[in-house]
Amino acid sequence: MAKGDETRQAILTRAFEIANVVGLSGLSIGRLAEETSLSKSGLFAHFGSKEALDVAVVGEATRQFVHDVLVPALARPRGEPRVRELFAGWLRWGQRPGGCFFVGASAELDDRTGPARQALVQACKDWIDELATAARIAVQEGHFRADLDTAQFAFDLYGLMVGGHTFIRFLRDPLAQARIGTSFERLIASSRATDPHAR
Amino acid sequence: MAKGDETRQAILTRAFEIANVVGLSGLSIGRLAEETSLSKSGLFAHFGSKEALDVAVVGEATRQFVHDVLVPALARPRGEPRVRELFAGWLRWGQRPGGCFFVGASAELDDRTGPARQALVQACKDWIDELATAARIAVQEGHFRADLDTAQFAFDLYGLMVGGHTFIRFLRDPLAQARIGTSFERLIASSRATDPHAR
DNA sequence: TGACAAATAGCACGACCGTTCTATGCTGAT
DNA sequence: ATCAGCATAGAACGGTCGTGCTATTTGTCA
Repeated sequence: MAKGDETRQAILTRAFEIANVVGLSGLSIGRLAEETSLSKSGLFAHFGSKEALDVAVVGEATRQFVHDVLVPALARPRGEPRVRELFAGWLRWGQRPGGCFFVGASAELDDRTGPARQALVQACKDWIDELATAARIAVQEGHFRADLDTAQFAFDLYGLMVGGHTFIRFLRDPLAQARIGTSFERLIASSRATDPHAR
Repeated sequence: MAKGDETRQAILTRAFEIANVVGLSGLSIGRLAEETSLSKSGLFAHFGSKEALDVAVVGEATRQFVHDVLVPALARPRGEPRVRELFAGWLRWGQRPGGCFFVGASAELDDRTGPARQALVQACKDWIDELATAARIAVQEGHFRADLDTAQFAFDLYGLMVGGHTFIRFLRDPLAQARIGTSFERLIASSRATDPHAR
């Protein structure tokens, strides 16, 4: 019982790395078997179908994201510091080879149907909810304006992430990091309680 | 137009429609031949390689985008009205089946190499430049602040487009349109000349 | 240690991929 | 009317895809 789960985890770890670069549809069972030193059929038996593998990869991505980004941020003080760490953590996450898995997979699955898409949508919604919750806490803490629309804040922040991702990974704009930082600070400033009139 | 060019254009029109939904790598020569009532080899002869077909599809997308979005916007009065029309045109463009080709293809090609990527990058950069230019004109017209960072404005606007695209197409958030509108108006408002003394 | 189940391998299948070669039909200029 | 050249078709190639079926090895537990 232990052996099976062990190899399954090893498969998923490698599968996520590959899918992060070439996408879910670019992840083939043949290549994955090769890179994990398994036979195609041996590997296949762990999942039963390519779709189930896709779902498992989304799950693995979510697991790692929670561990690498969410947990560290939740360890920070409530309010603006936590919001900042959520954003900083996502920036780190996006620097891995292939960029942010969720941004890439979102574009890949947006017109598809099935459980893989469903799992991915749920993961993204959860993340956006975390952003909104962090903003709501920042309101409670008095860091952000009381009348801040926290859902709109999460929308703006998520959009900055996705947009910035494009400028970094696709356009490879050397000024992207600076642009992202500027927009982030502007968003934070316009959300602050000590609002010096958002310009 | 010679027969060959006519067929080629018909192929590209259909190829773009398909690629808009399933992506460039999802566009296969076999399916495209079927849907254009041609043989695989007959169609193939028009391009010589799949990569060349990809490049041609990017070109077709660019051509249609210029015709459907850019040209109408450039017909509008200089300044803020033109900026608004650029944005409105892009929103219309993103409503076609499969969403915005460039957003989808950007994510698909971001880690690939070759002329298709190159052509796509150029098209996106040109579009971003158009946004920045429109903002610069709006500054000249006195609609926007004189000290506005127009490149940063283009970054923010493009990010809003990409982010909004995700909320509409992937998350299918029914509030996305409203959120996009809110963010757009906030971006415009923060770019406006607060005092009407700027030439 | 022996029995049983789980894990893995080997092989084959049909489908589709991009690509090449060869043959044929069609068209337009001479 | 002829003939070159372009447009298209047909068949085949090697490759990879996901997926089944059937052994065989490996691990677990009485």
